[in-house]
Amino acid sequence: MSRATDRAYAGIRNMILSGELPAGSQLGEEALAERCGVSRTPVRDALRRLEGELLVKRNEAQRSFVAAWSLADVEDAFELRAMLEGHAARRAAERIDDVTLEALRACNNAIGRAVRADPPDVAGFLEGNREFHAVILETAQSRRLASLLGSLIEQPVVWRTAHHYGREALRRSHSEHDELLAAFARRDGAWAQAIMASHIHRAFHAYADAHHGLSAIDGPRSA
Amino acid sequence: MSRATDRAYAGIRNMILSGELPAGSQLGEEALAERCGVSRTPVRDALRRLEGELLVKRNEAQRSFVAAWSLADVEDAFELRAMLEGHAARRAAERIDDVTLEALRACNNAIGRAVRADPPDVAGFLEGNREFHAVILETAQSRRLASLLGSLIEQPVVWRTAHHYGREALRRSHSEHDELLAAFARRDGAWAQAIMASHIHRAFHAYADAHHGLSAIDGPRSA
DNA sequence: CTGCAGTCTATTGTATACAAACGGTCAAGG
DNA sequence: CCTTGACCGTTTGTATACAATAGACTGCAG
Repeated sequence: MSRATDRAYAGIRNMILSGELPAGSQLGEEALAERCGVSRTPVRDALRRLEGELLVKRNEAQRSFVAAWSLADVEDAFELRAMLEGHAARRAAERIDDVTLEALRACNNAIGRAVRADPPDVAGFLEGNREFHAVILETAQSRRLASLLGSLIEQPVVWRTAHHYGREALRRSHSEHDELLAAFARRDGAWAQAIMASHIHRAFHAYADAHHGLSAIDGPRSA
Repeated sequence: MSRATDRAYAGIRNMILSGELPAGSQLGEEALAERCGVSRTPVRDALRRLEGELLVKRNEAQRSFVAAWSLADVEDAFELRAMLEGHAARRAAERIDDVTLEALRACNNAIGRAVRADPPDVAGFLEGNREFHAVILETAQSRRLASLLGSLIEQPVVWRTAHHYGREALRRSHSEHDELLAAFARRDGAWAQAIMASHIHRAFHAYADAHHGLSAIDGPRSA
């Protein structure tokens, strides 16, 4: 996208994630435009995009609000992600070539280095993790699947989870990726799918554990 | 949505489906605005929506074109639909109450009447079918799932398939719905999921059979 | 003849002004 | 005091004008 639209999108997104705009608060186009330093037009584009990602919801009168995420919503998102990314992993395993496989190995090695650093390099882990999953999604060669997953993997609640991971959880994630690589090397789609689904489900429980009882740390959550 | 945006959306969509705008042709915002009798603003909204549904694709320079659908693309869409609607059916089976179940039965009875009419009432079948699947999706109680499926079930290639169905295929579809109702009555999620997946896969093959060898009937298709 | 560079045009991005619609409030009547 | 209606303010929808950009074309030089 272009500069102003990106600025509006990133700005609004950050305001929501940081809790500056709490769940349920109204998002007036004009107010947002002023805060982002752009006009209403790019703000409208950004709101539509965020609405597609379910970060923003609109009432019947077309007014926009910050969406509230219950624990059930989060579980829902993870469940769908497990299903779709599992499917992506299966397709990837059936289609991957040796060059891509090697690239994935390199990527996971980088993740390994980030995990072993002292203190663990969470930003590096997140970037490597994002890249790893992105390559798999691309290898799955399904534009539709990519489009569907796009609105799920960018979810704040998902990637923020890693900030609550201990070193042990990070290490486990890294080793699950290794197992995934083994499945890819054997071109075993069913295996890859099972590992990926398990990988995502574990991530959900890491999230649930980290947030169970904690409150007001993570902004948009209603229950 | 509001009047102008709806007009632009419906108009562009119809132009694409009718083949008036063939696959690959460029969609200039200004030209579309003039043809729909609205300004560029609602056209832009409509294009973004159609892009989300993958009916329109944009190149790197942000220009919009009518998306080309290969048979592989269609199969891809059906495969994802089978997975997601299967999931929806399972959730619905685990959550459905007697009132909703009865509503679904009534809906499928209406489908049955449309199928038995002479000649078969394809429009009635489509409407009943849409309603049937919509109720299941709603009963699944997953906003995210509904949002993901939204971009798949509205696909032209999907619903147009029924126009090529013979009476026998329509009847089979109706009886698969009956079996689904049985699974719902038993609250058997796994069974419901399996039937639904099978139901969608069969629909894909009906499509593939009807279009194998035929050409230029169905507008946007590249292969 | 080919390659590069500059310009030129077509198209989209952005801003802003105006129109329409929804919600809330205040007042009047029962 | 409650209910109902109309009015006004706030917010979004739509149109249009202007800015920026990508791609094509042309002309010049090697």
